[in-house]
Amino acid sequence: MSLEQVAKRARVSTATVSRVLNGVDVVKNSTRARVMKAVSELKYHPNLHARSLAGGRSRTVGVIVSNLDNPFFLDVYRAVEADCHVRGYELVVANTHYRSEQLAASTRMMLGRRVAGLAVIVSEMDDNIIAELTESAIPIVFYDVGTPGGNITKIRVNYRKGMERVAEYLVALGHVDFAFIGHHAVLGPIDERFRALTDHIKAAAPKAKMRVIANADSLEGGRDAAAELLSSGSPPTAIICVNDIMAVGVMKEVRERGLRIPEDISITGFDNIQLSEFCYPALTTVHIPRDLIGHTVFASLVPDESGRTTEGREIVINPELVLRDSTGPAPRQPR
Amino acid sequence: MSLEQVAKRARVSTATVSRVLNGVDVVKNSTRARVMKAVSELKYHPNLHARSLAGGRSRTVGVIVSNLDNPFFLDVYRAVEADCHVRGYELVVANTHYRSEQLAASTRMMLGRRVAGLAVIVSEMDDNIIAELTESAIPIVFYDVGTPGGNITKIRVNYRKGMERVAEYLVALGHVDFAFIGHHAVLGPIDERFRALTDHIKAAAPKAKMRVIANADSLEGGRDAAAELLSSGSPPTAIICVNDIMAVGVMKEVRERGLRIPEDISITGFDNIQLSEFCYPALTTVHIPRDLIGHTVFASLVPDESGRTTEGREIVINPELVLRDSTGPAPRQPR
DNA sequence: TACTCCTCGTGATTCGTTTCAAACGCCTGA
DNA sequence: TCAGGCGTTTGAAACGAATCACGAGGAGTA
Repeated sequence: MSLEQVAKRARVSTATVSRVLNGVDVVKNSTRARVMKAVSELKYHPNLHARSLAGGRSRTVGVIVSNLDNPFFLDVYRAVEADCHVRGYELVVANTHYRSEQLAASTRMMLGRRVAGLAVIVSEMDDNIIAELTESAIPIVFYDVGTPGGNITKIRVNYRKGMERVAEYLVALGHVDFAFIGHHAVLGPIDERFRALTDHIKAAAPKAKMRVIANADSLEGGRDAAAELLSSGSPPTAIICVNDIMAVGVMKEVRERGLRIPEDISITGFDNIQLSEFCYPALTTVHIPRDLIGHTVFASLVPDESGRTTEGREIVINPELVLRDSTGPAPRQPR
Repeated sequence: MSLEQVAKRARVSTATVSRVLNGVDVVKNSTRARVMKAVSELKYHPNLHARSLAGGRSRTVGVIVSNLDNPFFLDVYRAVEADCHVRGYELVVANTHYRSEQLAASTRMMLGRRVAGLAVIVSEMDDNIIAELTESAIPIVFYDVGTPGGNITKIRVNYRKGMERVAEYLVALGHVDFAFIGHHAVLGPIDERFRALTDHIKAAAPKAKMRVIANADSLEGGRDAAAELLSSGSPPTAIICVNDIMAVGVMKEVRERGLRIPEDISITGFDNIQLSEFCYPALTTVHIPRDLIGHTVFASLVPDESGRTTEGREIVINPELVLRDSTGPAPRQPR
């Protein structure tokens, strides 16, 4: 089951078999046919480890994400996967479940695998890892952390702008009693979202009230956070969620408690995942173009046909408010 | 950046470095410390390709699925991932997007990677691939296809039973006008679901009407299928969906058209993904234990600590009807 | 002191590929 | 006649790590 067996059977050298398999077209047709025959007779499958060891280069890109269950990450992954497929690259994913120990392990694994490029799209970023990857030779994409330049591309979503849109929209609707529901990964973007929100609300409606609840990044986490929020005192008139998946969980709990959306409570999400359009009521959210992020990741990691890369730059993504049915004017009188 | 560099720096042989890195504890403490120091100074990461080439064995399991976007597959993946993590295995996924050409490519890739075991959980199965994998030496898990025995484990979900429960429940509620919404992967399990459904309904309610619509396996596919169904003639009183993700899409369209669920139309899903509980109204569905499937996959591919495997068996999974709010009695009079 | 038995290290070989430099037989132009 | 070219193929040296079969010391025993 090795090149040598195939070579022996086709009565050629291993070098020739290698050429046939790699499509180097200096091989005579009759020889090629003999080799192909031997390959299929032996059901030979080239050993990819040997191949990338000998070849040096790797045609594999790596992506590390925090939570594949969140469609946000999955969509980014999908876009990268599509590009990889087109250009004949392999893609390997690692899922950290927001655990920074797992992030370290995944990073080691990727480096050990000698990936051609690595995208790290996580919330639990660690300074040591940033430093180590920055010093490495391979193209790297960071999401919302690190310093662009050299081999480092930074993709930054302008969360501040997105959150400001949400805040200004809700304030315009007359809301003054807010709650923010987030998850435990408080670093980086999440934190930025929250700060942008409070800053803006404080400026636009100085008397507004703001509560904060955190739970897991999942449907259940959203539901549980809402349960905690709603069982203590009077409910807010607007709940701003850190992302759509949590918002859908929140809506479930709000409905179950007999509150109407948006008549009693307005709810917003973030990301504009597909589900946000399909849930009930359809969720007002902020669109983040995951496919653009994915394509940008690929373009930064792998040079295009003419050898160009976007490597080393900072790429800013601008979000957009999407109005749907989960938000409305603040209720006139306290319930 | 290779073993040799590390060895030189630590003034030992490569074999010793290898021992230290692999935890073979016949190395003197002082030597080990010297080696570790060199490793971290050089930021050395062992080349995994070289490692698995030299080592022979692979500690990697492969999983091929049809559609990672469908939480059903994602949940199975997650369960396998958890087991891999516990036992120190790596997991590599491939996503075929229901394309059998992609399935062939992914299979080749897995074999080339010399995975320790391979699970193929797809709807677009191909006889050649079944045959080839059956002849291979590595442990294989098939989902609803193939013949158990030897290196082949077959996991079979008793779709027939699940569908019968749905049918008998809806018939008992007085429904006689049904539609089935499925996706394009008509082979294998899907087909079984549909046949079981029609068989049972025909037996229990001979005069019942049954329509069939197919579309993509996604929220949008469900919505579009429902749109097609509802724009032609009078709507059915019950829509049975091949899985939850499509059912959620269907519900969206049904709501938009001003029909009430379940007063005007009952809707059922299949799989019991987490979303089915969080959508509105909560979806009546059939529970399929994805985590059990995932753990079974792992147990069939990798021998446990005492060397036992479930390899070679057929494992039947029994689904269970889960009643929620999307189903109710058939409306008394035609709308 | 001489013996065996361990502990710790070493050198050399192996894994399955890619790829470079060289060689093959044959032909051409000077 | 011979140097050089052509198209095709080959042999052998990498690639980076694991591991086998030893060997050099040191400790323990008689």
